[in-house]
Amino acid sequence: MLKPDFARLLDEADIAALEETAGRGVRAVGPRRDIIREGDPPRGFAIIVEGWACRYKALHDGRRQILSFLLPGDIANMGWGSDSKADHSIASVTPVQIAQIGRDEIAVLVESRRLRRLLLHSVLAEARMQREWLLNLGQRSAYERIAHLLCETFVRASNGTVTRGGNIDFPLTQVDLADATGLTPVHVNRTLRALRRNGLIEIHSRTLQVPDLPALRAVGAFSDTYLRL
Amino acid sequence: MLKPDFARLLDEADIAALEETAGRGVRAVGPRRDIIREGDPPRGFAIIVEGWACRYKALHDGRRQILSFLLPGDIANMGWGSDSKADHSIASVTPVQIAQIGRDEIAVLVESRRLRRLLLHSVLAEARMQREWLLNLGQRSAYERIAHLLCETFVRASNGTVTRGGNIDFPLTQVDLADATGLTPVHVNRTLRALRRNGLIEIHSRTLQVPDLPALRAVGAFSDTYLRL
DNA sequence: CGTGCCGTTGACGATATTCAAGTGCAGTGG
DNA sequence: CCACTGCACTTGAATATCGTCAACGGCACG
Repeated sequence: MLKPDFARLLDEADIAALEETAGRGVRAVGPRRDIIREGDPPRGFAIIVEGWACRYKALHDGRRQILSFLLPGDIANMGWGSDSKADHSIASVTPVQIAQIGRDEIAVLVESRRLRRLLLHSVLAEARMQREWLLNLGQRSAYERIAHLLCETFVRASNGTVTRGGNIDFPLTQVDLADATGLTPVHVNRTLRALRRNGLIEIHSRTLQVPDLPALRAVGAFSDTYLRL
Repeated sequence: MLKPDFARLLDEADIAALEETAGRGVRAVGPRRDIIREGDPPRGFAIIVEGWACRYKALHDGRRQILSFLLPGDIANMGWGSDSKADHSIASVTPVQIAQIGRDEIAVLVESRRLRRLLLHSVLAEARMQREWLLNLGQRSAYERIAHLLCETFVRASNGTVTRGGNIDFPLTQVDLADATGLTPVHVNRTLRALRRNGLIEIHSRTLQVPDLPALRAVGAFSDTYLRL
């Protein structure tokens, strides 16, 4: 269930304890549904077992900003260690299997120094990604920005999997990409077309193909160091 | 030294231990100098005692994105709990007094459950602010964006201080605002002029004056809940 | 066989950037 | 005391990037 990066921090007893606890809280969620809504009381952690989800913040007039995508194995903080309400929402993109770990269960788990470290690391990893996104939104053009996002998503989704042929399952719509990059869907469309024309990507029937990853990395000035623990 | 919000989490023994440890590491830094550079080895925490600083990430071609401003009392994570190199830089804006707490010293401090919670909370608070900034950069127009940033900065800087007259010391240049909002200095200038024309702000000789905070909040759709613990 | 969502495209307009030049002001050194 | 320098700020004009509005096609689903 956990990504190798995270599992590495634990020993067998920790993993057993975590999987036992998480296993009890697994639930299935349909596509495009809110899992946590901004303002909800804190609920500990969630682990994405299957499917894609996203975190987002919305303005009252409907504009919304996706803060990150959650892939299988990702740990999503839903208010761990915080007494205040959720400051953002979490929604499924595809149908999702999600393991929720409540605050009281966490209190037990974090007796283990290693599990405490794991949760801390997931929070820090999340913060690193958010900083990278800030750089992306603030400084890069639409073309670079989408290249960077696709790079990140490609690398994360093909984590471990050897990238044979260079394609991944890609359930994001152009509206999703727009909400993540702060662009309009129309402009995302045109930008994707430009990337396609330059032979950098190919998107067909929920599949993203990256024939020349180094070239795409160069366009987005992407470095994967911030993804590593 | 600590902001009331944070100090509230501690008891007297914790505060004594923290101030003793931090006091040993205080150093003075001139204005506009790097304190931590991206790529540096992790160095624990820093507490801003006096002056303003900022975190930023830079691209190779010189573009840079400010991730947050650090005000007196703020705790800046410089790689606590992380084994990897700093993913961003920290630089002074004004002359700064900064208390650095090394990793080994932290190892001692976090024996206390309350101090552990304090550090965790500061990391979570930082993440909340980053999310708010993502929303700001991705979804708001230049006018709204700067209004929001000025609101946030005004509220944070006048923390505790009763806002008599409604002005604060404001050492940020228009270039700083540009790097923080992802706009060009020229456009920041024009936008500030628009805000001024509408009676929302007044900036003179390093002083920011906000005659009508509610009005500015409305423009930036600013809510201060994310700043609270 | 509609209906709705997603993707696509064109024309037009708004927002933000670039380039360039110039002002005011504090600090420096002759 | 007065150039001289550097820096922050300001403004105008031209341009590029991106958004808005509108319409249409394909495709899955009921």
